[in-house]
This record gives sequence, C-alpha cells and structure tokens, in this order.
Amino acid sequence: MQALDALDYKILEVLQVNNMTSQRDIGDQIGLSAPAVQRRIVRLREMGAIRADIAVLNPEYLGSPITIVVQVEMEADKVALINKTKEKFKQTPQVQQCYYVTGEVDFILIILVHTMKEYEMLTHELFFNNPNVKRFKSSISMDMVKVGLTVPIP
Amino acid sequence: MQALDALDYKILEVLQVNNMTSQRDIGDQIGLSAPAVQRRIVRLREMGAIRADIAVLNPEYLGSPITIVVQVEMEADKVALINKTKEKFKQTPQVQQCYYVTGEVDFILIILVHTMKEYEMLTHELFFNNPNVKRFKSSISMDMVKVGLTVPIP
DNA sequence: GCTTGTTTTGCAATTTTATTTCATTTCTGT
DNA sequence: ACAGAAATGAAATAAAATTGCAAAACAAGC
Repeated sequence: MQALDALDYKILEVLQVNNMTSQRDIGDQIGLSAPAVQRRIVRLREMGAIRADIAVLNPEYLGSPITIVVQVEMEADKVALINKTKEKFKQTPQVQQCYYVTGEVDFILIILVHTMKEYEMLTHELFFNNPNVKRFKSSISMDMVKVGLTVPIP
Repeated sequence: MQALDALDYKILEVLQVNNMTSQRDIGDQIGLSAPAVQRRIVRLREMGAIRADIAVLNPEYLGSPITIVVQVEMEADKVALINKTKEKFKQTPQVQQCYYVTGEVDFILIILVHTMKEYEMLTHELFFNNPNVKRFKSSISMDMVKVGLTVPIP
C-alpha cells in the first residue's frame, strides 16, 4: 500500500464530491496537465484508493423505500458464527450498510425496504431464523438528515 | 415529480453500481442507442432522480479514520431545537451520515475521525455543549462489513 | 379508426474528453 | 555531481459524449 501525496489528496477531494469533473478542470485547480491527472486517477483506482464510481440515487423516485436502522445483539461471539452472519448481511440487497461494532450491540445495519411487510419477512430471514441473534431493535428513519460516504481528507 | 419507466430503472440500476459505464454499453444492455441513453440520463439528473456522481474512497488510504456509530437521545422534542441540531450535524464534516429516527433514541450518526482525541473534542462540540442532548452512546466500528448507498430498485 | 400534435428515437456529424506517445524535466539515492 | 527511475507536458490519437435532424412511436381528440 503505497503512500499518496498532496496532489493525490486534492484529486480525491474533488472526485469524492463529483467524479464527473473533467481531468482538465481538475488539472487547472491543482496545477497539473490533464494527462498527469489522468495517470494519477488510474493509479488511484488500481491501488484501491478509489473503490468505486457511483451515481447516488434519490430514493423518492424509487418507490420511496423505508430506511430502518437496526441494532443486532448476538448470542455468542464465536468468530465462525460472526463471519457467517456478516456474510449473510453482506449478501442481502436490502442491507445497504453493515457495521460490526463494540459495545452493547454487535451489529448496526442500515436497511432499505419498500414495505413493512417486506421488512417483516426480512426480519425472519435475517434475525429470527438465525439462532445466534439474541435480540434486535429497529428504529425507523423519519428523516435522512445527511447521507453520504464522504471521508474527511487529511 | 414525473414517473420513471422500465428503461429508466435499468439505467439507474447500472449507474448506481458504476457511473463510468459508457452510454453505448448501457444502450447495448437495455436495447437503446447511445444518444437515447444520454438524453435519459440528462433528464434523470435534471429531475433529481440522480442526486450526485461520486467516487467512493477507501478510508485506509486517508489516514485510516475511525468509524463510530453514535446514538443520541434528546432532552425535548421541540421542533425548533430538533431542526437546529439537525443543521449542526449536517454541517459537521466528520458526520458522514445522520438519521432522525423513531424509538428510544432520536438520532443515529455515523462519524469518521482520525483520532480519538478528535472524537473527544467533537463530542464536546456536538453533545456536551448542546443542552438538548440528554445522552449519547458511542459504538466503535471494528469492521465496515458493508458500506454503500445502493437503493433497491422496484 | 383515423388524424394531429407531441414525444422519443436512431443515425450521422460535431464537439468534448480521455488516452497514448514521446521527449524533457524532476526526483532519488549513491 | 551523477546515473537510473519516475513523473511531467505538448501533441497526436482514440473514445466518448453531445447535437441536429428526419423518421418512428405514442397519445388525445374527433
């Protein structure tokens, strides 16, 4: 994992807000030619500093899915079981995000469903049918005050 | 807010995974010409179905920020105070995400900081100095099992 | 069920952007 | 200071996005 320099950081800072910015524009902003910017971006992708390039969609236009924050407490902390559960969460399309955390609960999930019926079925699939889940608590999101994946840049 | 058709959904499905996919590729996949795809994408952006186009960065390369999930319980549910608090969270760069939720707690935050010292200072700024915050609970993320903004498409 | 007006489409042409080539410059380590 | 490696800019090329326009698909009214 090679280190990044100040110019790389500036490029990332621009791209994580708008990855449609042209290389010429970026070059002008940071004092490099377009090809130099291009080569750096290729390298940043190859090394994995840029993990993906995505369009952020507005849920309003997609049947207004319901966002639910779920806290999951596990029965046992056996690594094998934890990993199996992680894998299950990862592969469930409705699970938008999953964090394995310290503290009273073990997982915090951000789940998106189109109906509460769908959520009800999902809870069976993910929690009731998993004997290692001790309990879970759901909080319905009334307002997605801030949503993003922006990482603060040093 | 005008409705989307099946082709729009297919385009969004592709773009929310990889917005660098060329219009020709998308066209081939869904049976449209590149210009037709182009015009639909422009429209989807204008109407706000596509909210942003971003690069997803790998925190590993950015000084390995610590991800913390915070549950915040408010003192009073006065709308004016809630809105002020929302605004504060929204404007704090370390707050990557903020959900206003039903249930025992009022807010769930995803926070990224570079050091625990930074977090300690942030808790003062956001929580201790806000008289309407009754209590808050922090969970450190040990594994970002799944991270994304993907919305399930109908 | 036909006609008219509107919208959407595909093709071709144009423009813009990304990528490659290559000589030169800048860095690095000795 | 010097050799080797890496990064750069200018120019050329390739690829992609965008535009103009005629034809096709669609919808509403008669």
